[in-house]
Amino acid sequence: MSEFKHNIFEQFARIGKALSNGNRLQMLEFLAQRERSVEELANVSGLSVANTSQHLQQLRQVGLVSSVKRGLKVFYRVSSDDVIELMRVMRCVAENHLAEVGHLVNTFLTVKDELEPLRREELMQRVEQGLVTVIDVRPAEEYAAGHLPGAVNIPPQELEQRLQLLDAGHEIVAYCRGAHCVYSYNAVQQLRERGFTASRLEDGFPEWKGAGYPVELSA
Amino acid sequence: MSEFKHNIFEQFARIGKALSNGNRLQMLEFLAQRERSVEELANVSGLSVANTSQHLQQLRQVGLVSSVKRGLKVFYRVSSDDVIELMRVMRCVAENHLAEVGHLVNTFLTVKDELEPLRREELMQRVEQGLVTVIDVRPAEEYAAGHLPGAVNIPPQELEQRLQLLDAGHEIVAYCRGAHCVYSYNAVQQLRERGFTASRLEDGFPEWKGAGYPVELSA
DNA sequence: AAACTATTCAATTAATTACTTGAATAGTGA
DNA sequence: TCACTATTCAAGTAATTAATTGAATAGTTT
Repeated sequence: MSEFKHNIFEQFARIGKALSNGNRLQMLEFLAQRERSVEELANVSGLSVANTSQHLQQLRQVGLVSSVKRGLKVFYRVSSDDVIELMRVMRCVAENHLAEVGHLVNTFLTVKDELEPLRREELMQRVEQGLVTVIDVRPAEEYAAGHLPGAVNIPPQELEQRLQLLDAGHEIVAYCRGAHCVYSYNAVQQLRERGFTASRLEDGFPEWKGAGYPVELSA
Repeated sequence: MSEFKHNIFEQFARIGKALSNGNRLQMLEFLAQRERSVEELANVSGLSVANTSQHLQQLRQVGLVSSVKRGLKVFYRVSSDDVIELMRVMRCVAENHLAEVGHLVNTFLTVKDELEPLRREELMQRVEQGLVTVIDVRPAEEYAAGHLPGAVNIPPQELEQRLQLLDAGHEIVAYCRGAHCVYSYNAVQQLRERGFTASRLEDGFPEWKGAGYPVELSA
């Protein structure tokens, strides 16, 4: 019994260990979007390919990610939505309990509260009523791999030049990769500076998908 | 930006680090019940007091637990319900993704499925309709610190002698500390052997409380 | 088959973590 | 005040983890 307990907590701890490294968490967050090759992951994390590979194997050993080899490349993906849920809860706990996180979020992403994020259900309603234009500010490839129904893809660098195409009467809601991705914050600021009514979606695409909301794919 | 990302993921990783040790997880699960002194925690974990104290300080540094000194003793407690939610999700991920955990749970707690755990909402309904007798199979002190409304406290070692006092017509639902606490499994088996209709509540008291369901205190 | 690419493996080093031991601190009761 | 208790602190050792390097593997292209 005590032996059992010991063992089972050791097993749970393996999940914690996998989540105990910033680089692995960044990779997971990146993978939450869609599958990625080792090279892509090495690029975002800034680690060597060999090192990245080893981190990925640690994540795979505890079942948080899985991999497929296609041609020369090996693609990793988050193994299921409950992993995304786990990261969401972890982020939530971090925000509530780690003074440093709130501080980072607040100082870096300008005043967070000012940007009033929109809740998912609320967005769904407003979209159904045709009240808002939803923009996806992620790179085109991520958009292609899945996006919110009816969302228009406007990667950050294109926002400036596509501003006049947006309906100034409509409220605009922007979203990006996740709660801590700066794209949507920047987009909202940019839009507000031009007089648009704009806000952010709470969290980002992975959380939307993870919560079971509808997802649209590009042709 | 990249600097920000790095920092924020490092911060999240601190939560993961705190959860990366089996002893700390066991302590957290134990604390999920109610506050405990360092000595009590050292006893359940089987570690030295000094070592236990150090683990607790790690948990406190990331805000997962807080402590109060009362007289000679220092009592630790889980700092809020979202920590319990975090552990629940972690356990869930572990069960879904770590073959070892499912195996341990299944082999140790006899055939898990056979015991059909009852969902919390379902239990609430049946209690309201007066259909079930709820028994709390934790030690008396844990029961005193909070239990399900109307639950009767029958510590494991007393079950045998108090069997005849239970209404054989009523369905009996047992619960204990949590999803991986063996008390309720044992109680249900014991009850079924005597011809009672018995089942377990899914999870345990901490999860019940964490989900915002009503809790009763002893006088 | 030979050259090439993406990834993994294996060996090494540096840094971090777990645990032990014994001393220090703060509060209690005689 | 003195002895006592519960906890924390500080220093040291053993074990684990992260990152680096270069070689090995599997699949592709020529």
